[in-house]
Order: sequence, then C-alpha cells, then structure tokens
Amino acid sequence: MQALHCQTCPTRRLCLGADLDQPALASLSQCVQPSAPVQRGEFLYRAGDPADDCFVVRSGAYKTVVTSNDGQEHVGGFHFPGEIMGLSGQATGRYRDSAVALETSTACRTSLAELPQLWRVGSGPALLRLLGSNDWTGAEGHANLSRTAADARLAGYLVGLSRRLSGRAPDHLPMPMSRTDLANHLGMTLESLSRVIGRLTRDGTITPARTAITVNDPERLQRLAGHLDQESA
Amino acid sequence: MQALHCQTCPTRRLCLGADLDQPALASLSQCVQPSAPVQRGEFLYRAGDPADDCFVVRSGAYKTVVTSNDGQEHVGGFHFPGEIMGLSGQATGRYRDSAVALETSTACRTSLAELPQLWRVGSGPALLRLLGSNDWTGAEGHANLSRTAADARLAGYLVGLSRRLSGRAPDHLPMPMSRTDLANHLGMTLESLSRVIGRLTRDGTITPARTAITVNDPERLQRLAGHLDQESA
DNA sequence: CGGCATTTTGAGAAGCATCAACTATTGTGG
DNA sequence: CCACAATAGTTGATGCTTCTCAAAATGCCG
Repeated sequence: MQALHCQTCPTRRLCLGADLDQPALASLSQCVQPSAPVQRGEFLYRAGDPADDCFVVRSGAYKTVVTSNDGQEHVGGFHFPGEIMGLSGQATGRYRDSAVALETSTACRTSLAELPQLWRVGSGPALLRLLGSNDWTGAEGHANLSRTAADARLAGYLVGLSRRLSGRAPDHLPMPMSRTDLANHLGMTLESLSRVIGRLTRDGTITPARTAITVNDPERLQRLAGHLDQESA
Repeated sequence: MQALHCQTCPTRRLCLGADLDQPALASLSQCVQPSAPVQRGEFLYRAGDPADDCFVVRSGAYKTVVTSNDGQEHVGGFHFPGEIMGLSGQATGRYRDSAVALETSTACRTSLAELPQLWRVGSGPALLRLLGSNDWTGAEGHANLSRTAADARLAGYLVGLSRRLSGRAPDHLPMPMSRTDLANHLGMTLESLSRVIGRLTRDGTITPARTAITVNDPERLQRLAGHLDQESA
C-alpha cells in the first residue's frame, strides 16, 4: 500500500525514518513520495528543471552530472541508497545538475518547502544527518581531489565510499559506474585510472570485478589516501 | 540593542533576513545570536567541538580547515559574508572542520534544532538558498578541482568567487587568504599558484594586489575556466 | 560467431612538483 | 624614522607523473 511505503522500505534505517516508530513512519510516508523506477541511463531530474523537491536514493545508484557552457560534462558524484540529491536547486529554484540512474533505481521525492512537517513527524535529526553527510562531497571530496597523486585520489574515493556504505559489507564496494565516469569524477583521464587500478590490483590491495571492487588491504588503502579519519561517533 | 541586530546588520540582505520586513526581522533576531569578533588566526569553532549550531558570516572572512590523520591540513573553503559554515557537524554531532578567521571577523550563530522557528518567522526560503549555495563547494568546487590545468583551477575559483560576491563589485575580488592557503585549497603547490598568477597578470587578465585581485578580462577568465554558466535566474 | 563498446597497454610530450635561491613585505626594536 | 629580522612570495632548473595520441585486447550483445 502506498501510504506505508516507508515502513516496508529496505533502506529506511539510512533515511529520514531512521529513528522513527511505526506510527511516525506512517506519517512520514505522507511527506515522501516514492518515484517510479528509473532505468539505466534515464534521468531522475534534469538541470534546469524547476527544483521544488529533493530526492533520497531508495535503491540502485545514481550519478549527478553538471554540464559547463562549453559542453563539457562533469560527474559531480555517485549516490547510493540513503543519500540525498537535488539540494543544489534550492538556491535558485532550478536544479544545477542532472541525476542519471546507473542501473534500474528508485528514489523518494520530498519537498523541502514542507520541511516543518518533516520536523513534526520526528525526522529532523535524520534530515540534518542527511544534509551534513551530503557534505562528504564538500569536505571529504574536496580534500580528496586536492591530492595531486592519482593513486591517492582513487584510494581516497574508495575509503570514503567504504565509510558511506558502512553497515553493508565495507570491503565489497559496488561500482556501478563506468571507468569513464569514475575517472571524470576523480579528475583524471580514463587511462590514468586504468593504470592506478592496475597497480593496486598487482600489489594485492584491491581486486576489481565488473561491477564491484573488493578491498583486500583497507589499511594500506587508507595510508595511500592520507585520509581524514573522522571516526568521531 | 541586542534584539535588533538583524535589522541593523549590513549583510542582512544576503542572510536569513533577506526577504523579511521589520517585525519579522525582530523575530529573527531572537533565533540568531551574533558572536563576538574573532581576530585573525583565531578559531570560530574547532573540529571535534559539539556541533549544536551553524554559522553565517556577518563580516570579514573565514577559512575552513580539515586535518587528516597524518597531520596534513587541508583548506576546505573560504567564506564571505552571507555564507554558511558548520553544516558538516550536523551529521555526527561534532564539527568535522575548523573555522579560522582570516581577518577580524564576526559570524552569527543559530541552532538548526530550532529550524522550525526559522521557518515560522519566514526565513525558510532564505535558509534553503543558503543550504543550496553551500553546494558551490560541492558542485562548482568539485568541477573546478577536477580540471587538471592549474590555470583553469585558479580561473574557476575567481569566476566562482565573483559570482558569489555578486552585488558587491564583481571585478574587485577580496583575497584575504595567504597564497599558501589558496594553493592548498586549489590543490596545487604555492609555486604553481604563483606562476599562474604571474601568467594571468602578464597577459592583462587580472591585476593582483595585496589583499585583492582585480579582474580586467572576465570573459577570458571564464573561457579559461571552461566554467559552468548557471545564469538561470 | 561477428561487431561494437569498454578497457587495457604502449610511447612520447607537456605540465606540475620538488628543491633551492632570491626578492619583497611585514613587523619589531632601537 | 630607520635598520633589522622574520615571514611571505617570486623566480629558476630538474625530474617525475600524468596527459595525449594511438593501438591492441577484453567483454558485451545481438
């Protein structure tokens, strides 16, 4: 039943309903509309669309893309279940980036204009958490890209991804994106990325597969990344 | 008088009080505490502090800094009047970055836990705008760092800064940070930054001064940056 | 099995990092 | 007010990493 989708949602614990009991989940379901599945390569929303809502990934994975005026595409990030998208549009009223499904995926839509209602049902803390972790694109991602060494960038991305997915298997990282997209996101060429992966595979740090990467030596990876250790909780 | 600080605030139009009338500004003043001036080099907040509040710059400028576990410092961004800081802490309850004043600066403190009150006084849209523009660190900043050419990175930063400061003189960009900090932020060495500035100065694109940079040729700068043109409003 | 897209590997050139010396600016005390 | 010291920034030469261009190999789909 439609009104109960939050109660049956497999990613509920990562989302706005994290700390809610059954009745509250029912209320939350009123504020949040699940959207139809989006096929691989299809858009969840497009840059330029009126941005009334923001989205939380429910299943699958998305990439966000911005296009510069000279036609160059840039992959802003990859988004997995429980992560928020579409905030960029809240400033101007129109999305600045587009969200593209990397596989058949779903997302839930909610209007930030009804934000006080989210508060009322008890999702305030969870929302703040989502807003704050969105910052991984900011703080962590920025620190990552500022590293000049290509190895450190990939390592940093993998460490960060592992942290974001904590709860699921932290050593088995889903990689639904193409090498081209990942290289673009990491600010390097596809060839460089291939070489880095090759190096890390040869020395046994990781084992790449088609749609995933297995991390064999997390500590080495972390050392490579010189990464922020924000185990503060 | 304390309770009226929002009404007398010079950066009111850039902040939560953007669209409010006098009575509403008075209510807003109740939700927002101005903090004492912070001297150059002093901290507004530190990584690890309990993160109950977030901040909006009122005057001056700040940098945000994250420290990796190997002791390396990374400058996450520079923040000017009307910009928001401290969101990163909302996820974990503790700030992940530290805010350092680049000159004698002030900021206003507000608790996101009282967010519904901000809504009630009519600051909702302005808050969303702040949250969304914070994304410049995400979308724009990320796209910027992913460019590999050092020239493009500086150009991109200057173009973005100019946009952020629109309203003030868009050709006269304040540069209260050290070259070291800017280079760090842009992910290049201090020497490279110096050379880039030299090149752009020599060809007449910019004119650097001690605490500011004058942009002589914005179009050339934008072309160099290959930058996102998000004039959507 | 054949054709297309994606990924890997290779050789050469360009750009940045590194190390080092020099110049300019700020701040302090005489 | 000037001289000096300390900091911040510029300029120069060299080596390494990545980008660029090009070709081969792998995987995917009809």
